[in-house]
Amino acid sequence: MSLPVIHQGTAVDVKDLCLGALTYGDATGYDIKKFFESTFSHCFLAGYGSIYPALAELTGEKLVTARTAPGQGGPNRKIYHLTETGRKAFLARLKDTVPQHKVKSEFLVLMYFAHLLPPARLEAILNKHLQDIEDKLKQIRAHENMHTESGAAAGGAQFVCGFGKAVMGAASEYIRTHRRSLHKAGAAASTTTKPARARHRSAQAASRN
Amino acid sequence: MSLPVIHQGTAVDVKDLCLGALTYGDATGYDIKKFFESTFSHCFLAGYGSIYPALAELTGEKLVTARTAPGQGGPNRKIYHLTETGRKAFLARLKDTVPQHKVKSEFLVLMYFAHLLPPARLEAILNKHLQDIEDKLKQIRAHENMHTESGAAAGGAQFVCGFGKAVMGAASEYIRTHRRSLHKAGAAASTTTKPARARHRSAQAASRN
DNA sequence: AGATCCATGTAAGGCGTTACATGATTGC
DNA sequence: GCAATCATGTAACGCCTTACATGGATCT
Repeated sequence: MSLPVIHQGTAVDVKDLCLGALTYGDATGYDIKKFFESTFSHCFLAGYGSIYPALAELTGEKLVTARTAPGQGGPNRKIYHLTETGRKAFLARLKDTVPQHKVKSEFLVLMYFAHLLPPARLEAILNKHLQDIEDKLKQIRAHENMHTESGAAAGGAQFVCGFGKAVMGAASEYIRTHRRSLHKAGAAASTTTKPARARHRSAQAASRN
Repeated sequence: MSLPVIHQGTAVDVKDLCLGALTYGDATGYDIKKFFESTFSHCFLAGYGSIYPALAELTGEKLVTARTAPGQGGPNRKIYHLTETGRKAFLARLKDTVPQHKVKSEFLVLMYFAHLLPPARLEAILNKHLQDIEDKLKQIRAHENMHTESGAAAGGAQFVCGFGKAVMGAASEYIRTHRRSLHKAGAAASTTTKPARARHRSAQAASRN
């Protein structure tokens, strides 16, 4: 409270990511979304409802400029361009940002309660999750190839792809080798005389009062 | 549009998780937060600002009941108990929920732009992320021990812990073995005559108009 | 003829995060 | 004495998600 709070470390938001995308060249909002989908599918996603307002704000702040070009079919396209100010702002953000890595997994939470699920349902969930992982891996590989065949093997892009493959590969492997334990545990729980107990120590202690 | 939309698959929210926690015994809001922190630290987190309102709502819906007990120091404690209706509601949620697994990684996004970062800053970010992973792994191990020594080795709990260890171990390993490529790429980019180009194909095609 | 891709935006709603407000006890 | 732990809640804000609205061109 008495110490001055240093203002570093707001999170990376969609506006920042749009600036980042534009460091690779001019693009429309539509392009940027496709770029996010292809490159960050496994670690970051944004919808049009985030991207278009973000670009509008950036235009207002003079960090990007927009020029209109006739679109082939449909409405005119707005092609955004990063200004010098915008480039500097982006570099500044990269410097003062504290990067988070958040996982929010309803899948794992469900698995914690696997013993309460019908076995068929449990199987279905596990299979679906494995399939989801497979799909994302396929997508990463596709993106990677498109990348390396175009010549420029950017270090960052490769690192991000490789990270995704390593982590999702490990996840897939773990599920395949440990899925049986979820079933066994369910069976064990129903035959054991002592069902789930002794969590929430303090609450149970209080219950005795 | 003409096909009837089946209403399965709302996401797992804090209310559901509170019900789940209470299947293991009565608890206060405070206890539940501690439970989340110890068990789901690497895959799900909720603050008091989510938990207390959730419990209030559940009470209103008769899915839980609350009784008040004198707290040692501080305000009275409210001990929540899962009703039969609540238990059934939870099981129903488990059945119709489509579990997601979302990763939102500002870390990976930053790494994509590693070539724009000062090398010292890049190093600092990588080291910090490795340390964060190490901390979480330590926490999982601590929680796991507390678990196995208390006898009951619940299958779900072990699966969740093991999953976390496998995935975070893979992440750590990957970072340690590939961090150098981020630096090299930066050097390569500055010596190459052709800097980053040829992303956003459609926008660049349009630029030629 | 119908679906899908291109292409841009708005508006409301939802859900969580953060900050604030309060206060006794225990350990250092 | 000061910090941390126990303990409960409210209120505002923020940011993203979803649904809505529009419409030509191209592919099947």
